[in-house]
Amino acid sequence: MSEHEDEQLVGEYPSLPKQKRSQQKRDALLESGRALFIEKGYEQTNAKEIASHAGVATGTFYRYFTDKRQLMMSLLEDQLEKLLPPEPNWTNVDPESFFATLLEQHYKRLNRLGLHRVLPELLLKDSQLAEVVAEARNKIHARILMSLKNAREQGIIWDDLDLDTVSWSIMVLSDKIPEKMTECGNQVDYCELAKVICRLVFPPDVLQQLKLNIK
Amino acid sequence: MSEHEDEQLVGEYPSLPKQKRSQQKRDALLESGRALFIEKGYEQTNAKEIASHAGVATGTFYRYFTDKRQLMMSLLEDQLEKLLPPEPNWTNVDPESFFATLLEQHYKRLNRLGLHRVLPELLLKDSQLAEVVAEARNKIHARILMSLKNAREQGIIWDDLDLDTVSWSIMVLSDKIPEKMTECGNQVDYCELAKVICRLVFPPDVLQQLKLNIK
Amino acid sequence: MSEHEDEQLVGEYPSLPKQKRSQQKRDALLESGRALFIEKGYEQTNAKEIASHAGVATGTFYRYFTDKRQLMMSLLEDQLEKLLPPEPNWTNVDPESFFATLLEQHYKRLNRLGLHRVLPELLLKDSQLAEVVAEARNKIHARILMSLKNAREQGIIWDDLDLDTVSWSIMVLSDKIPEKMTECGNQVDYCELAKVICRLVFPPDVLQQLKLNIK
Amino acid sequence: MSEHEDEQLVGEYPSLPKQKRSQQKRDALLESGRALFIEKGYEQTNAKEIASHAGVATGTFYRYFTDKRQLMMSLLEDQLEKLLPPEPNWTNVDPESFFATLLEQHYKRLNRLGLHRVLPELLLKDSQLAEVVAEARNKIHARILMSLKNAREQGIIWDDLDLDTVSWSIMVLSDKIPEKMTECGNQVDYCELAKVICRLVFPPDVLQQLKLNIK
DNA sequence: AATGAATGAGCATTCATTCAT
DNA sequence: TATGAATGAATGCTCATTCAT
Repeated sequence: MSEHEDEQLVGEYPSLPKQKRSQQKRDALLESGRALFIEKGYEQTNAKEIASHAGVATGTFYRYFTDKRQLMMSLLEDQLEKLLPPEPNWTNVDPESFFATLLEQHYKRLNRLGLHRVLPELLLKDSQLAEVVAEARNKIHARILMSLKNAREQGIIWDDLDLDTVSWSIMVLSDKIPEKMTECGNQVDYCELAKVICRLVFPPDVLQQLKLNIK
Repeated sequence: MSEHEDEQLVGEYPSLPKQKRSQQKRDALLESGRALFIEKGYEQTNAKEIASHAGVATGTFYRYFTDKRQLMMSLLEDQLEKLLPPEPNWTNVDPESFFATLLEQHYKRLNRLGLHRVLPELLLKDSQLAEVVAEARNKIHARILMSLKNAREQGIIWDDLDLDTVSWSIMVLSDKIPEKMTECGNQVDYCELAKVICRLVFPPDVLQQLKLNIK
Repeated sequence: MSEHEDEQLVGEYPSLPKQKRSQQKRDALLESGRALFIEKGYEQTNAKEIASHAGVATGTFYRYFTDKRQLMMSLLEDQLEKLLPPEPNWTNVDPESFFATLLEQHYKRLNRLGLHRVLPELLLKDSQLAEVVAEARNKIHARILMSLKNAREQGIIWDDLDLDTVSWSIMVLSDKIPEKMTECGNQVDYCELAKVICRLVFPPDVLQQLKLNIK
Repeated sequence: MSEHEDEQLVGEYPSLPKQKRSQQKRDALLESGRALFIEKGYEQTNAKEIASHAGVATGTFYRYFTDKRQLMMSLLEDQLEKLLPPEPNWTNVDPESFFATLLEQHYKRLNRLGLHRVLPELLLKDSQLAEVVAEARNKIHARILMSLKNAREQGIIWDDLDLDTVSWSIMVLSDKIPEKMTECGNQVDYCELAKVICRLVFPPDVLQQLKLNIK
């Protein structure tokens, strides 16, 4: 079992590549790593494969990364933040179409990154990574929660639901519904999902009002 | 990488154990497998460890299972069905406390089985398994959906939401919210979560009425 | 670079072999390790070769030893003590023939063990081992020195030489002369070497007297 | 494992460096090689490290040397001869102080070169090198032996010892005593060692006489 | 049936050497 | 000439699986 308590998240590169060509190779390795992790799973992928998929020799992998794990970390660091949702201004938008668009974008982004499919496997054995991911999730959750609090002050959302639970629900529905439905062979209807999420937030009459305000 | 396209789901046991002692060993192996998969992850656990944790020799493992994978399959087969929710009769229960109880039980069951933590890792590389799980999920989904359809005929639920989406939402919220909140260090309040789920289903006034009917 | 500060000299076996066959395999591995270390040098020998020379699979090597290093340590531990010279009683023996016999035995033993040829290489990089060997050498040196001190009290050895230096000289001559001469293609004449060593210890007239006393 | 049976001892330089800069680089590489071989052992040192220690690129190493081995050879060739002891004129010197000085110088030189610490490792696997070293040792031995023979003709040394054995003893004591004593944590007293060596050569009364002759 | 020693293919990693720049 | 990134064969070690006892 490998030990890595004292490493930073991404750590030093074995040697910092300075030339253009180098950066290209590093990128190719990252991209190949991502593709293979998603395709076959983290554990099922090895450094040799990543290298050969990237069109470089095995040894080259180790010039740029100390480890399969470090490559994974680099991938995550780059991209976890990109998942932060934009701050909505509820009075200016049709919440349903706002959410529908947001959901679709979000899921496309998730799919592009793809790493969410390998995360569960990793979180189980890399508690350091688990922390990083938990922190990122908490950040997203906090932003949603704040949004909801503002909305409540404006009196435009249900007043009998616990906002913390609502925001976690929104997160989970955004992340997992498309995943589960796809897994089970169904198509995701982002509009319907948006409606469901809106129902968690807005009483139907308020929602109606908001829609009217825009036009 | 082992090939197993043509195998059945669980396959023949290398020899069908008919005697008590045998059955005990098989059970011990299953239990040890489950414990270790949950504790360390599927990939990180090996047959030798499972055997020694179960107090038998390595070779004995292979008398009862062809494979770590087959043991996993057996674990899943046994237990996926147990997750089917009971058919509720909405006119007889307070939906909120019904859901709260259901959720808590469900999550406790999930935790007892524990395997949901290893599933994502497996689904990625074992499409046969993925199908089994998808089927089980679809079964649960179908039952929830039917419930909702009955309720709609009774006119007691929102009439503008897509029932398919709603039932997926209920499933996902039941499965994932507790997981995510625990991962991120929050306590789950099953009552609040039940209220949120109820809001997806029942208009507040109907819910009020249902509660009154009981008493 | 491997870390092994906290290990004992030989350490735990990966698993203690209890059966006869096992012990035979372990012995075969030790013997093959010794033969190959001597033949090709420590660094030039790898676990796979040792295993195949011993007629077992690579993995079997690792059942009995954690490491090439551990095998080496086992070899040394067994045998360093065997090099302790017997305590001589100068009044009972002809020193020259005593030394001649001793030298020949000693060198044959060294050659049988053979490990002295690989030691210098190891001492350079394994300070823990270096300590063990230094300790063993000091033990031998101490015994020789004590012998000499007794002899000096009996007034039978040169009184103007530093006994510490003399005993180191005896050790070095015993160990290294045969080695160097062989390396350079000369035959060792143990009788002549014994005479030289005796000259370091006994004045010629005393030696004469000692020889007479015996007969 | 590289093959080099058909190479000459040192071989052609990949390109004969004629310019100053080149010679400086070559020297820097030699010096770095020596330093690292001594510090970490021959096997533990690689070309990349030598190059980087010498402040040049990896590839540059291979412009000047075909091999780590060739660099080693160059180091040895340069310096083995330097170990030749001067021809003493016994009638002009105090043998004890002559030897004491000689020993100290010799050991300092050995330490400066340092390579004697890596030699044993190399001799084992490079029989060509072993020959070179054996030849150098034989040369030194021959010179000592000749010295002793002259002295014997002058009747100033023990007449009952085998001169061949004595000269090997002198060599071994000169080379190894300081090494062993240092290894075992003792200080070397060159004067005492000189006295011991003198005892191997000169009868005490002759030595006394030689000392008197000088003053 | 049960055991656990033995197997050897497979993976992560290193490093001597080459070669495009 | 000089560079250092790239190469890929070789090494140490693991582990799923077999099989003699």
